[in-house]
Amino acid sequence: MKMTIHEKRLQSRDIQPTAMRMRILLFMAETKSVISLSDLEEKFTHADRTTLYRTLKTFLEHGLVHQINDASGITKYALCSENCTCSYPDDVHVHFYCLSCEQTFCFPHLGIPNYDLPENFTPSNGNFVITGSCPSCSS
Amino acid sequence: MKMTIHEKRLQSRDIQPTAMRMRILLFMAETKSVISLSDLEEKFTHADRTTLYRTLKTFLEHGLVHQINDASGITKYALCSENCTCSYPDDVHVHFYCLSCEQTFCFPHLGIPNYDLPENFTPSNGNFVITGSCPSCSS
DNA sequence: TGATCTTTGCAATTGAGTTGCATTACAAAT
DNA sequence: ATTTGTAATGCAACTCAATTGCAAAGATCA
Ligand SMILES: [Mn+2]
Ligand SMILES: [Mn+2]
Ligand SMILES: [Zn+2]
Ligand SMILES: [Zn+2]
Repeated sequence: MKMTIHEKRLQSRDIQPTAMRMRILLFMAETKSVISLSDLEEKFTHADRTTLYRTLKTFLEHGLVHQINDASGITKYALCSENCTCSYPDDVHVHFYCLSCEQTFCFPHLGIPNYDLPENFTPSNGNFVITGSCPSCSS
Repeated sequence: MKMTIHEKRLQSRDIQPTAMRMRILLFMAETKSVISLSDLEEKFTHADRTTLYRTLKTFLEHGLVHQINDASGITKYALCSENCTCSYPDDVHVHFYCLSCEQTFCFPHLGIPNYDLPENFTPSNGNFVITGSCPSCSS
């Protein structure tokens, strides 16, 4: 009854570790980057788009990944850190979207201020994106 | 040769002050809120969607409005302040998206930190959105 | 095994955003 | 005032990511 680290990770988030989910988690873990549904489609050409879509949705609902809305209009996803609970403001961090290569980057070390919101505004999450040019694209 | 305040505002941004554009600017100025293309469609039932769309695009390109990407997947727009140049980080501020009523709010008084980005990341703009519940929807 | 629930695949749909092109309105020039 | 050119508007069609319905396949448990 050996169990991989990724299998454990899924089970710890109450996600049934199917073969498909294992493969996607593995891919996200080893690329370490922010990905889109299209990225998964390119990688898993044999799998159906809907399955990939629903896998990401499941991951999201169970707090295994966080969602990023950059300026591209395409929804991006990134693996949460081991101990992440996706809570505001502690687990929210800045992302960077390169307008040139359209890549999105996670900056986990760049947190967000504890904003003093106007009366009766109750925050639950945040999406902080800086757009610009990444190192590869900055001439 | 009298000229309204709104007419001047358009001309100061090098936007030809057509009747349509005047009406849309007026609407945005008096509602003082963050709007979407659909909001304009509801208000200006006689006008064509494309015209409204291109009006917003023109406003955006000429720095009269700023664009907000909240978690709704629907692009929102808000009038810039008089002296805004939409520059990062000074003119970038926090927005709030209510998950319940799906309204978006401008918080011009909540600026953003001058983040120390990793080497060679060059910022040009920012989109900072806090999601949660607004006063009307916070029970 | 059989019954039941979950996951996956296929196909179709939604809806925001966008574009091409014809028409109309406007403004300058004659 | 008429002509002429440019910009704005309207209509229709299209793109594309996201989403849903339903059937088939797979897993789980009695
Ligand atoms: Mn991240
Ligand atoms: Mn704003
Ligand atoms: Zn880049
Ligand atoms: Zn609300």
